Amino acid sequence: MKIAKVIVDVPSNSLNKAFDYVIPGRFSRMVEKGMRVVVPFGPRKIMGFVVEITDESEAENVKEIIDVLDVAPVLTEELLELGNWLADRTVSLTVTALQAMLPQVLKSKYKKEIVRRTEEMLPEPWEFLFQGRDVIPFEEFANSPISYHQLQKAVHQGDVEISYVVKSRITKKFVTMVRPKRDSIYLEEALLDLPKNAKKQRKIIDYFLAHPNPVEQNLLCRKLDTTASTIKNLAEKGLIETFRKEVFRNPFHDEDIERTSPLPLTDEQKNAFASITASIENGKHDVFLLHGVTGSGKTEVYLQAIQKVIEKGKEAIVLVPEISLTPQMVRRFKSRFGKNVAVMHSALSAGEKYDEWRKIQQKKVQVVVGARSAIFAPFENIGIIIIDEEHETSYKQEDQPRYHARDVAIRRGKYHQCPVVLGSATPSLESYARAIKGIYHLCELTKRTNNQPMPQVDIVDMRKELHAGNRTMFSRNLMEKLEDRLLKGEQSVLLLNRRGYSTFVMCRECGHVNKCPHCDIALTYHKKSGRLKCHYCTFEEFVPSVCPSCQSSLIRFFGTGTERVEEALTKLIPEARVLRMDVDTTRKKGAHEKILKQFGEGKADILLGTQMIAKGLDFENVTLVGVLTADSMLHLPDFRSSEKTFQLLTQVSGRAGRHERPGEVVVQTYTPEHYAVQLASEYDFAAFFQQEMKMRKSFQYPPYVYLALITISCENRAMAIQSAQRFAQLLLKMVNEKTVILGPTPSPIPKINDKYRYQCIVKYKYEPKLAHFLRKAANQFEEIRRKYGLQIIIDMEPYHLM
DNA sequence: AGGTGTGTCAAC
DNA sequence: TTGACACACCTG
Repeated sequence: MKIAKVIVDVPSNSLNKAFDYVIPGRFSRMVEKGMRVVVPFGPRKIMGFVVEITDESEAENVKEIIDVLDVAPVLTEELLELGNWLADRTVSLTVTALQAMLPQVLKSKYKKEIVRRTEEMLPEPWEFLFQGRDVIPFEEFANSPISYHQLQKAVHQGDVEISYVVKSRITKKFVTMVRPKRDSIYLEEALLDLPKNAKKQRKIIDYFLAHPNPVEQNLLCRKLDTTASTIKNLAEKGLIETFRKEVFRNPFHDEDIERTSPLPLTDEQKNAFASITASIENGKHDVFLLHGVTGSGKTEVYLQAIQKVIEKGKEAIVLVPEISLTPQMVRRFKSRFGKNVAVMHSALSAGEKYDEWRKIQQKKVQVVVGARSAIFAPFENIGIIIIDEEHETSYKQEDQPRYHARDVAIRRGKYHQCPVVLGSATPSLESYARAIKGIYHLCELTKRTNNQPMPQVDIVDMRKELHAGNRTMFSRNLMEKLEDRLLKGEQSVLLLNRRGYSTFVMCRECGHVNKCPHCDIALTYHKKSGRLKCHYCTFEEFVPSVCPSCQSSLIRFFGTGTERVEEALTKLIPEARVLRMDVDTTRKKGAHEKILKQFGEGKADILLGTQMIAKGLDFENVTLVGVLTADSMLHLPDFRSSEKTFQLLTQVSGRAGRHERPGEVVVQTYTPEHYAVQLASEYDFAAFFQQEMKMRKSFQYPPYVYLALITISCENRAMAIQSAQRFAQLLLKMVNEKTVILGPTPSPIPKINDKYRYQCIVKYKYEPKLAHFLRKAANQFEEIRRKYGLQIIIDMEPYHLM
């Protein structure tokens, strides 16, 4: 008897193992490892992943698989194995890891229904509920006055039955196609029989005599200026026929993208390319760190390396940060590799993502360009993995499984014996340190391909501005330059580094700040709605007219949101056309592209935005970049704040003067002496690296140690503290003596959604079984978790210590 | 007796 | 995580 081992779709600690199911005869030739099946589980029906097929089972009472959801496995052997590894490493559940590797639509939805089991008359409330139907959604019952007990009774009596349905989210797109039904001789004959005035029908038949292949109905109608009804008419005469064909959605409308050929490489590029190619040719797993200044042509090196991989019949995965996955970027890949590219990013609809994923699964493409999750592309013969802007924090997933795409990439690179290329102008300290140690292979691109110098950076000390009587958020230097660009008809980009600087409301009399009653955090002011909102829960309220604490009416709005900057800017330079790009204006699908397109077409003089404008945009006419508050995140309680500031300043400076005209950068700051600001203005990564490494060493932070963050939260504060303490004690007994456990301390945000949060930080150098220890420790809290709703979140190598 | 709320346990 | 079932408690 064939037995399938199945990981069931129930995210629970106690169910984090495979369950055995009999593969009934009718499915014996269909079920394969890596497929999704429907299985009975307790009283319900749920989805599960087949992870193994064996001949026997230890379990008694093995039930049968109810249904098979896939024709081909959705997870390859490699991915199944990768899922286990991922779950282990990130201390997550196996299902969660497996789900993370698949597009959303392959997640099952569950529906509960009530089915009528008898033709006989049911008691009154039931007849009223069913209203002649045989099946009703469970919710209809729940909303009815019938009690649950009555339902149980009805079930026992066999009148009705509760049924559990596993529903698919998959939707496929179809188009109507038209093709001739008879051969051409017959069609010609029919042409004679057509009435004289049937011009349109004649046209269609003429068309098919010339092109007998099937054609899309919409296209045909447009071409011949006819309508579906004419086609229907001919179809009824039996001359042509229509049929439905499934098509992949094409969100890119890329039929007419012009093809580009490889560009000549500079010497530096050639060197990098040669090293990478050697690894491709020899089928060797190496990690390359491609450190290249902005404009040094990293992308061209990627493209040519991918070309090599394609020629060898292998596949390529390219990761880019979500935010720089702009049409510009996509176009670069599509124009080199045409239809051989799948694109995966969050702006696509679920259906579009699924179609792109299937192109990979069905081997219709050899290249995928995508955000973080594209690292799980189901290719089976990978020849190269590229991570562009490898320092970007978006490569770390912030919910379960909390993985880093770089780690997954290296793991897959080893499996496929292929190179992994990490590219950046400002590599993460972790990666650069490894490159220097010789663990990664370092390739440096120090020159821009157009030989333009990097733009000149002016640092403006905003304290001096204030002393000189300038109370606006624009320094005189910046204003002058902005006005100058306006006169010359050139464009400017203004970056507002909003992180840590949200707009909150404070009383000037007593200093009272309005906080969320459920979360220990200041409320953020939203001008549009005139309300104060919490960023962590759904709480919102109107702005008070007097201070709730001292009744003073001197309430002030603090912080500089993009809206406020825009307002101030239009007051100071009313003639400037300003485009604002931030979370608010880009929420709608495609809004991001639209704003960039407008700016590119010269429909605005100034583009004002948050981080998202720092990356990837490349406009010829931009000659000035202004950073309004360079140091706004330097003072956050985050050991990476200097690194992030340096990266941001470097990235944004690279936006100016990418073409013929030289660019200029103005950086406004209250801490001009800070090394991150200074060294970014000099484009001196090496010096920054040295300096920052010293800091990290003296404070014992990564890359000198590894971190793990454990956050324990509970509505019951005492339980939270007590559990956090016990957790730390438990862990301390397991780890080696060099490992340090800090805390528990209250989290930087001590309360979210009425739950008190405490954290422990583990600092360690070598602790190969740490993930295992953490899971073991967390498992000790099962009862408290159930009883008190205690939550334990484990984040290995966290980005945010929040 | 019959309804309602709460806790415990098992799920191939 | 979800549902079934046992049990306690309430109501008429």
